[in-house]
Amino acid sequence: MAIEQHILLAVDALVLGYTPDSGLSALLIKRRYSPFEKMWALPGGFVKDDESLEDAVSRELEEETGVKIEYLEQLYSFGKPDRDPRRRVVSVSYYALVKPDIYQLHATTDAEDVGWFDINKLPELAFDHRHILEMGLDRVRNKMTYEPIGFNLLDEKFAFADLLKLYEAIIGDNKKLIIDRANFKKKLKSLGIIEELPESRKQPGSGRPARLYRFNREQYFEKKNRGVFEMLFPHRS
Amino acid sequence: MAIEQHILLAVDALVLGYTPDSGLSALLIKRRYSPFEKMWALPGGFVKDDESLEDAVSRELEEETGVKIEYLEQLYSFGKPDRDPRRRVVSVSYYALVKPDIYQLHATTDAEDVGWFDINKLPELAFDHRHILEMGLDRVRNKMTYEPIGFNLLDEKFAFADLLKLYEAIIGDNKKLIIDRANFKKKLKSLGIIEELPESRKQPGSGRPARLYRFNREQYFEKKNRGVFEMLFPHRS
DNA sequence: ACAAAAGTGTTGCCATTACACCCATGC
DNA sequence: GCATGGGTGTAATGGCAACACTTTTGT
Repeated sequence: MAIEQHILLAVDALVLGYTPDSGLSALLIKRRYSPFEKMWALPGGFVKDDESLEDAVSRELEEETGVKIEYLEQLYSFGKPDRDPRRRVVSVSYYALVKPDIYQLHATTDAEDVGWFDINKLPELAFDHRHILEMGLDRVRNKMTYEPIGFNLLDEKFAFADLLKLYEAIIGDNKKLIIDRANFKKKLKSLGIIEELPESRKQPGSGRPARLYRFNREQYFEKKNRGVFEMLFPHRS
Repeated sequence: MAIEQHILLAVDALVLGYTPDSGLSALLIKRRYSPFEKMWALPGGFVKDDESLEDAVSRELEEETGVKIEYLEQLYSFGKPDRDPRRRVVSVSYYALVKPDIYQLHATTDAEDVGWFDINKLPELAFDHRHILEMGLDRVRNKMTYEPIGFNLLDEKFAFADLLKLYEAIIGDNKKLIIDRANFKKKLKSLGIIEELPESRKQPGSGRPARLYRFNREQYFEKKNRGVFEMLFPHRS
């Protein structure tokens, strides 16, 4: 196979975090080396000759940020010839949605610093990473409207209000999304993927204690495998 | 940038064709060289150092098959270390849906032969191309349920029955999909992306002549840009 | 007693479904 | 006249949006 090709293959990871207090955030690293030295960017790096793309993202992500994620979903591949000023680099991007607070950030190798950035207060990003990020956000928002994802972003036991808040934070594109509490609850309950617990949770201030629920993974995957979920929210005309 | 990487980057094209008579088919080439010599495979090849991924697929597709398609949509990137027996090759796959009969097939370079294969009578495929194909089919089928694609597969002027047949051919997974003629028409009409023409078309045998329609691309893209289309078909419980 | 937050029920609307019936043509 | 395929109408259903009302807590 006499192929003369000078293209490098990289992977980038878009890790989105959610907390009830701060909403959506993205995990970024501050680049130690040129190009885009000292600029913020998505964690990522070059694929090794004998590792899969998935292994590569996971490895680079952990190396640069200390965040260890087993499963990232492929987002898109970016290959414009000039997306890296040095030479030709094609990048396969992956994304994941996680709870930021369970990770200990730790900048190493190519990263001079690491941090979570509020999705609405992002710094300028290196390469075409801004583009990747937008695409990932779109994907997540879209996915959320037809498939109940994001249960791993809540505590094991959660109240309906928590779930509602999560949806509003991710989908809410500034313009606040109006989801009716009552209807939201009915819909989610009817899906049969959440279990009611015998406990309640006291409210911070005043107010009736909220019933706690738990996500049922078995039923979720069973449902998912035999046919797609219905739309979670109706379409507006 | 002292990177020692020995990964080759390729692109593969999944071109699906539709004719009223034969239904869905896939465009395949017969490999001239090892590995998988004389086996059928998706058209594709290595990306050149200075061309975009999109240019690469289009070029390789035309070189190997004579089929010239301006726009292919990215499907997925495949990067398992052993997907090519010779050495490490990562492939970015693209797909498109076309009318087969407008193309003149012409096998050249790496292809010893080219042809359209009925989607239900496919030969064994080289590499992981079977997997790519399945994934592409899923994507197309899924997309079709929430977005009216496939108008370019029909003649400029078409009858509703043609459209219905198209949907049944693509979505119909053996188990026949029951779409009510009347309801299908109402739904499509209500989308406002098709125009009624003053003409009719005689039936091959007997039967009332069918009204002809035309797809309105402007209205389609306008609608598409501001908000997603509604689901074309309801979900079954 | 009142505010705050959660839980529950009800009503009307509208999209979808299923089905029936009518029209135009070839034989 | 009948078979074939296209066109149109309608009643019944069911899901959903909207909104009101009730319950439980803290102050």
